[in-house]
Amino acid sequence: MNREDLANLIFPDITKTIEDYEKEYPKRNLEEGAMVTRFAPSPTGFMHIGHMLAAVIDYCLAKKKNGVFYLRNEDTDQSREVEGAVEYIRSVLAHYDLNPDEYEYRDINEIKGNYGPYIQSERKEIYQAFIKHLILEGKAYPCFLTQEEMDSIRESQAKDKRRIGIYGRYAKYRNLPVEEAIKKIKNGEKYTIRLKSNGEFSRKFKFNDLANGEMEFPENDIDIPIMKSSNGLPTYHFAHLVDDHLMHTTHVVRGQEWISSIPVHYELFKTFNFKMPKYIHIPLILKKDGDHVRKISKRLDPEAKMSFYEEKGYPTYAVIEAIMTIANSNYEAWREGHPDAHFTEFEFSPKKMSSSGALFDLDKLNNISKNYLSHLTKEEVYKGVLAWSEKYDQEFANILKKYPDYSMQIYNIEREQKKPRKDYIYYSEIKSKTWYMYDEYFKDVTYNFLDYNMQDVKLILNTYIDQYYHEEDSQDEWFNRIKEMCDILGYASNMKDYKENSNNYKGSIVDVTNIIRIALTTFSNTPNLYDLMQILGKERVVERLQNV
RNA sequence: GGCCUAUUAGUCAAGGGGUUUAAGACGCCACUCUCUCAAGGUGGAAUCACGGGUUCGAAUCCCGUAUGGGCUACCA
Repeated sequence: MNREDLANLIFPDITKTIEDYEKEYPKRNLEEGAMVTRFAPSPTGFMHIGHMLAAVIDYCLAKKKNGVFYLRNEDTDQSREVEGAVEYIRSVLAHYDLNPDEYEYRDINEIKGNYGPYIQSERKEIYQAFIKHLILEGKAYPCFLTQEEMDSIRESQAKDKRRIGIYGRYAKYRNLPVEEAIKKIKNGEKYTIRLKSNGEFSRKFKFNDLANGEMEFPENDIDIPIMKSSNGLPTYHFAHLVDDHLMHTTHVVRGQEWISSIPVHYELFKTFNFKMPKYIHIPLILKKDGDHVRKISKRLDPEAKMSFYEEKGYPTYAVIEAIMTIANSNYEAWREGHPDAHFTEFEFSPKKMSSSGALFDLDKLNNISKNYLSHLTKEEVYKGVLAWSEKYDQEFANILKKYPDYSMQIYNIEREQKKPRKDYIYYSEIKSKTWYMYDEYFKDVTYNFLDYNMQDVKLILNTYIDQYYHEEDSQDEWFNRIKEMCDILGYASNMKDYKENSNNYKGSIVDVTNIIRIALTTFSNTPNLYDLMQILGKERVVERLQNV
């Protein structure tokens, strides 16, 4: 009995060879310098801000020169798979307009691209052909170590302060004669397939990562599992090798946590004599927790999940800008010079990327978002709030649809000017800043007139309605009338006078306008009163002032 | 423990031997403008982890130390 018998026993149905697959996945026909990138999440049902960083960079790179950005579903760990996860990822990518060129969406029965399947569990035979090849060549072997045995190996290694893993003398089945392996398999013993590592731990090799530059690692000498006993699917490392080779990925963008697997990937590619893709290991997004930092966590940090940004109603533009700022810190300066360019026009440089982790700064995002919203037209703001509300606040959406022009007037307050007003950060807060403009919400309101005397409040409001409110006034006329009223009622119309001789007055113009403001909106902080009154219109103004 | 890797203000960071009394952005503080708020304007506080070298000269190069982070699964 020989290795061929073993290989056929393990993979009786695998008849294609790796040469067959090489032919099925020919080199891509792309222009010089075009990059092929991939977004390869595992379908765990959420999308992390770190995933987003990778996706944005992938997209940016691929779009640079008519390359390809494809989506690959890494579902080799089926115990972690969550229903609907791929649809969710598709929706997030679509929301941010990062649609892949090649993909496979099972739920809507859509597949695009010639390098599929793009779902790993559908590529089982492909991986197995590659593994079979390795077994035939004596470069992989079945390992019959049980979970308990491995646990005790790890424990003893930890105790003796040795490196952990199945290597050297711990690789008990590495040199098991083929006959015995066959016998064990026929006996029904469980096994995993391990790589028969050729590496020497004491030997170092140099590796160039586009983000981190040159690094030195010891060779891998661990007989890593490449196929799981549980479902016959490959481990991440092996799938990475096969897929990125066959799909002709040119650039692998992934988190820093993968750097430590480079020795493994290096050996794997060398074993098949495949060309390695270029790697860009991107910084981990960290979070400050007390006085230490840690990897941002979907469980502890709401902002780790992309759903957070959608629920808050951050414009997608702002989120991408913030992410690009993390990707390359010179992005902001570039943006200043190219205010209208698409982010893919930016010359992203992996070298300029920070190689350690980065804290994600919500303040920064807020600032970007605020600036962005302030430069939209009123129509764009309306569209954005409406879209958000349709999803998260149907009641408000209905009101918006009922009063489109009125709503846009509200969004236009202090907007069409060189330095526009900046008071919205994200769409979800617009309602809380404008609800009082709608009669539907302005019902049964309670006023808080601070410590103003109600007699004075009523006097001011009544006097104002009776004598000083003229809807058709210009802003200057309007303001002059208020000043006039202040003088008559004993309030200072000039703040300097008031500051100098506050005892001579009952209060100041600030008190008067605030009282009107509160009566109209319940808030003492609002945008420009004159604008509000113009938009509310005479009927509402009079009604609200009288209702107090 | 082992392997990788990093360390410039609260955050993201520029700077790779002299042009740096260390950019810029966000945040913070103060003042100012002002009918409140949001903006705007002006100004301010705040950073080269530590110790040794190399050098006329070090944030920058070298060596240690400390600290942070990642990995060390039949998870990706």
